[in-house]
Amino acid sequence: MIQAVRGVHDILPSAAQKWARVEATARRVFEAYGYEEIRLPVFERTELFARGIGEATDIVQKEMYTFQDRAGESLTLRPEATASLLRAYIEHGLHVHPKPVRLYTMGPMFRYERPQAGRYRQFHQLNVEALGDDHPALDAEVIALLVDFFRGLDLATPLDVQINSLGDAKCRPAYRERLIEYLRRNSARLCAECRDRTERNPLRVLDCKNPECRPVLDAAPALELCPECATHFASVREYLKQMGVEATPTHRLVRGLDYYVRTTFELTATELGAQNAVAGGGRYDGLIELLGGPPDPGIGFAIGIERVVQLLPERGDDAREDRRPLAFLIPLGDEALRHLLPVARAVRSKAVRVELGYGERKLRSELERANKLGVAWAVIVGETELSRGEAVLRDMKSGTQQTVSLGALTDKLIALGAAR
RNA sequence: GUGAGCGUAGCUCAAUUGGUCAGAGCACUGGACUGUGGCUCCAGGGGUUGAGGGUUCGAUUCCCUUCGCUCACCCCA
Repeated sequence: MIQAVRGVHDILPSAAQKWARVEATARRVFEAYGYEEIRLPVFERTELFARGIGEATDIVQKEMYTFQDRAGESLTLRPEATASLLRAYIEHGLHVHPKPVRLYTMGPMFRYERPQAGRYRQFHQLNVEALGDDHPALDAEVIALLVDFFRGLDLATPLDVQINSLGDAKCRPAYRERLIEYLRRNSARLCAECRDRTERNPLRVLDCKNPECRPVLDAAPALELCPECATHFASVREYLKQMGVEATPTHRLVRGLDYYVRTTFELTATELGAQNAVAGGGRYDGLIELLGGPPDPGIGFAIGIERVVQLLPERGDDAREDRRPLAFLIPLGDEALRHLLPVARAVRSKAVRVELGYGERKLRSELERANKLGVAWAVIVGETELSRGEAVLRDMKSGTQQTVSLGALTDKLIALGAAR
């Protein structure tokens, strides 16, 4: 048996309903905030991700699906969407539009990681990006949008919103040096992983969950924002407060992508297990320029669809109720089938959902099937009916039956469909 | 990349110390009920017990290898 590749999953019809709900909610909320959809390719030149995400990140160093095409060019299945979206923004000159330019996109991402609960090799994200403006109100608005998206899904459990400011090119490098120095001085009291990361990605050390590292990390110097960054962050928080959006400042929140500056934020759900981040994002001023575009700032986030779907309450199958066919057409024999085939087509052309048997099974089995389909009506046409030019219309709920002339059957079904 | 747990029918799971152990329920198909569903009863199809090797008179059970799944580390959505 050929099985699906490790870490990828089929979304079966039962679950697909939930996905559709998530996507519909996203479109509704994102568009209310003025965002427009952009659809992007799932692979790009490898260089785009190497530069856009950062050579030193885990994603670029060990998680990318990279391959050569037949022309020998190095391509990569996208591990995230922001780099692609910015590439398109630059390539098509979208920066000439009134700013901020607001875009959203959704689709599969690929990372070569060991699968576990909530973590897959092909996973799906919803992305929102606002480009060309660095006003703190935009940051607050983006976070509010994210919160409103989840509110729109009416999840059973509340999500935790955390925000932080990472500073910018003016204040972060100095802090980085100070932190490295501190960590080196205390390396004896840190785990091996932290010592390693001190050199590779020092800010991430603050995120270490290892309890033995806690004392050192808790005493670590905090980032001192430059006046501009401090003002910006204070404004973001103030605007959030104005909107009634609660967000917990967490100075340890360091995201895994190199490009973040100033505002970063993350939404987590405790019930998800180890992979509990449902959404995360931040500001990336300077990234567009780094990728060869204009010096436009930007901010955005990604939502993990699989993780959201996992949080979605089981909603009975009311959605399924709506998708039940109106009727099941039961021809008894091929002659009857020839009469019902065009009827089914005509009814379906009016977007009324009906299903059709093929005349080979016994009436009993076909009615059983009608029952399982949950249809309101069964339409029976056998020899008797044919000879009279009629069809039997059976109400599956009450078991009562009436006859309709074959000529009027199509209109009758359409009328019943409209009345539903 | 590291570690742990688990692989029996489409699904959920049984099978005493290794000894008719290859089963049940659900689902599916058919029959009881020549053309009338839901309930009930009966029957049937469907498994190389993940795969390969070993120990044994005998392995679903014990051992090794391998593959897969799951969870955790790591990382992140």
